[in-house]
Amino acid sequence: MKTEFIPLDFDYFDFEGRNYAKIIGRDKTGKRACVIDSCPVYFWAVLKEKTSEKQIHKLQEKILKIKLDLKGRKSCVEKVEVCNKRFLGKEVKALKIFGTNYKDLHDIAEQLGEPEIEKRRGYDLGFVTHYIIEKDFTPLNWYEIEGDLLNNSFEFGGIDSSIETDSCIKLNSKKKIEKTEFTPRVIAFDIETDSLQIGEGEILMISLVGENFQKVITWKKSANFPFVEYVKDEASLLERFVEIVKEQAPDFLTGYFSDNFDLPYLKARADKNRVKLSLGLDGSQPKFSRGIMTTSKVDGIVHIDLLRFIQTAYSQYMQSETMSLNEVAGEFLGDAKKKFEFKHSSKIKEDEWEKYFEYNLQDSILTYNLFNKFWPDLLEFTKTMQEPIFNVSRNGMSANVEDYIVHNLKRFDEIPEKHPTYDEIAERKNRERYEGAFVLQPSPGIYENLAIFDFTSYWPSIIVTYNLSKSTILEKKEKNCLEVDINGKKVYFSKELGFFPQMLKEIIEKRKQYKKELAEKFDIIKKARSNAFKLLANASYGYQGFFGARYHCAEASAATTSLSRDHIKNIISKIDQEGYKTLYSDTDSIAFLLNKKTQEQAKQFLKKLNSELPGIMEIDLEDFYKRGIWVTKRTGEFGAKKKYALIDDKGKMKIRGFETVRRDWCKLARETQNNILKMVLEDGNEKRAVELIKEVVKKVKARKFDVKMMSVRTQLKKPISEYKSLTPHVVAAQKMLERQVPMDPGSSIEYYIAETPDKKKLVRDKVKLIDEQGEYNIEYYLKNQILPAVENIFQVFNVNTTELLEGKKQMTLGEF
DNA sequence: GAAGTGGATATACC
DNA sequence: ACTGGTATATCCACTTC
Repeated sequence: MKTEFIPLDFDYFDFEGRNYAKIIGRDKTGKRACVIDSCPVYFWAVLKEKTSEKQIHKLQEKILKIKLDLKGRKSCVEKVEVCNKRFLGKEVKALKIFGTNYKDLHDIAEQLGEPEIEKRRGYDLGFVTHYIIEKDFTPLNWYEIEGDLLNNSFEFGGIDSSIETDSCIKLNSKKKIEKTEFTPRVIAFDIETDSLQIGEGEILMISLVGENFQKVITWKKSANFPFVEYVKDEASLLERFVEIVKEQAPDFLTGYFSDNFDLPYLKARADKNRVKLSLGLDGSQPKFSRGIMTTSKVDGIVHIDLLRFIQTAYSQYMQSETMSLNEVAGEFLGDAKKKFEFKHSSKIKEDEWEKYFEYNLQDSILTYNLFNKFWPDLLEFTKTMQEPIFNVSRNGMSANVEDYIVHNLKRFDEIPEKHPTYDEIAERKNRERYEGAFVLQPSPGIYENLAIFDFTSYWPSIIVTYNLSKSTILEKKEKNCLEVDINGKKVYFSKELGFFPQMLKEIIEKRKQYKKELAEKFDIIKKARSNAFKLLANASYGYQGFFGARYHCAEASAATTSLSRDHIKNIISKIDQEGYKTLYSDTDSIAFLLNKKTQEQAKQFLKKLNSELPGIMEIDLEDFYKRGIWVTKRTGEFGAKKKYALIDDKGKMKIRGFETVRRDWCKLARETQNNILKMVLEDGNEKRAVELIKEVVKKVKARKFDVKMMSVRTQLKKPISEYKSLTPHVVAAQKMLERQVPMDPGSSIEYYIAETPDKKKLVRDKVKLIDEQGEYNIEYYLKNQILPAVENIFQVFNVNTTELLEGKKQMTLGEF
């Protein structure tokens, strides 16, 4: 039979000792289909340079005899081919060793201790990745496929009857086609429970939302609401949930924090109630991976935890201070979560149930809308990395970079490098830290007429221009190579473009092209693709420095930063020589005074600078600014780095590093500082700001502010038990635990510093949770929040804040 | 017991 | 363990006098 098919979920199974890919997707009629396929499995033995033909032949014979009987499976080497390949850029002779089962390749590789064999590679990709590469059958692209329809057949142990798809096809051939239309069927879900600890409480209700479908199932309260369905008990609730998912037959099941909360909770309650949560198309229950981060997998239906994806792809560009569904939806959908102040449990008043149902439904609606909002990104990320969307949606950026590399090696005829072993990781982590970027110490003050230049894609442009990577580093100096001094030690890189810099170059070029096309005509898919390439480029430098990377190369990272320091210092001196005055610089950007020169002159000067840069390196005009302020560090007289505020002609501010942008300061301190920066930057003097701070202090003393303005939010970075020092936020976390609220790494805690009857000295002794009765500690908020936030700003104008507020002396002598 | 200092901790910048 | 290094600032924990 022939049809069109889009692969969504990739899995595999073993049958008679061999591996078969099991791919779930949709056909052209929108029906769910399962495609079964196989591919040769093999790994590589890279041979030493001087191995003779005779030795190779002998080796082949010997390897062909390898047989294994492990884990109840008979496996053997089925074929050995001699190939000319590349490994880390070098031409090599390698044996392509075919086995029976992918999972046995590692064991076969371990038996190859022959001296002629330099390295064994390509057995650690996992069957699914290997299959995608081998067959070039990539996720979320349309294919024209031809195969045998399995209908009540005995092939593969009767898999077609055990899997709930409309068809099951044994693949014979496939061809990629130019078709993009695909609207995924999505069900978003959310649960409400009595306790926040997994499985500890009862599940009170579950909401499900799809296209033209909204429902809340509950067993707690029979009610007459149009979207609420009542069932008799918790077990029925779980069974009904499974039933609805089956009826709706979604491609994607999506939740928010559902990897770590909703699905594990559902499974735990199903176990307790002795019912099966058979969500999988093969009838299986969700499977959970162990590790720091739980991942929850449902067979055949792709479970997407949107929080995980948003965190890696978007959090660095977000304004939201927490990753709560409420805030994230607010930012991306402009849609705030319904606000309910009641406790999330069954212990609520009779008339509050309706609100609770609405609330539960609303969470699924938001999740559903967020999924659609991020669908273009999920799609393009997946197509770019060429790994299953289940993985891509959970990957960090280093894994994304690695997936991109691994799926693009074929073009370079490269044998994949292996994943580092446990010992190698330990060794890499132990290495000395290499020197990073250059940051110029600013002189505190307020300045007028500024410009900022910055290098575009600084790290990647250096890696590409200078060809820095694991595959281009040289063991010793060669003719016409690059020499970089790293802390007195010389490192050399070849000038023959390596595959990693080459890939990176393509990524940057593609990104540039999409950006240009986007400027001409907006296209949501192109925008997502451009973003995927941007993130890939940005993460490439960190990837090479990352200890867990297959293509880790600390020397390349150290060379990248070393060259970055040379370049930025060089540009700074050119700027100053030209008659401008550099004020500040951090990594890839330079802020300087125009002095008497015009903006047009600066633009012309930029062109000149660019003409002198090597390779793909480029400087851009970030913007012009009317005014800017740099302050001193709180300890010492020097200008603080990474802390400044700017304002442009339109009154738009750019604030970096100040408490205003720090989540771990109270709202009042942040807002006050923000207002003061605004006044000072708008006016060029401190007069209005002085009046404001006096007013704020007066109001703090008179307790005019709500305690909400005083709350401090801090994140827990590790399990509470691992903290060596008992800081205020740890004390707050302990208080949360007493309330049975789980406190895991990543949880954030909101607390304030309260007045205490006895004269306790430590801040932590005054910690109260945000909803705890009490009054804010006036002295603490003045001395430790408000004043520290504004002191350095006033100091620029020679105003001593302490004296100002104690009313002793308003101005220091310097003022006159 | 106050004062000074280094370590632990969180968060931001690029 | 799940990208890198640079930097500021707070509060605790400890030492010193």
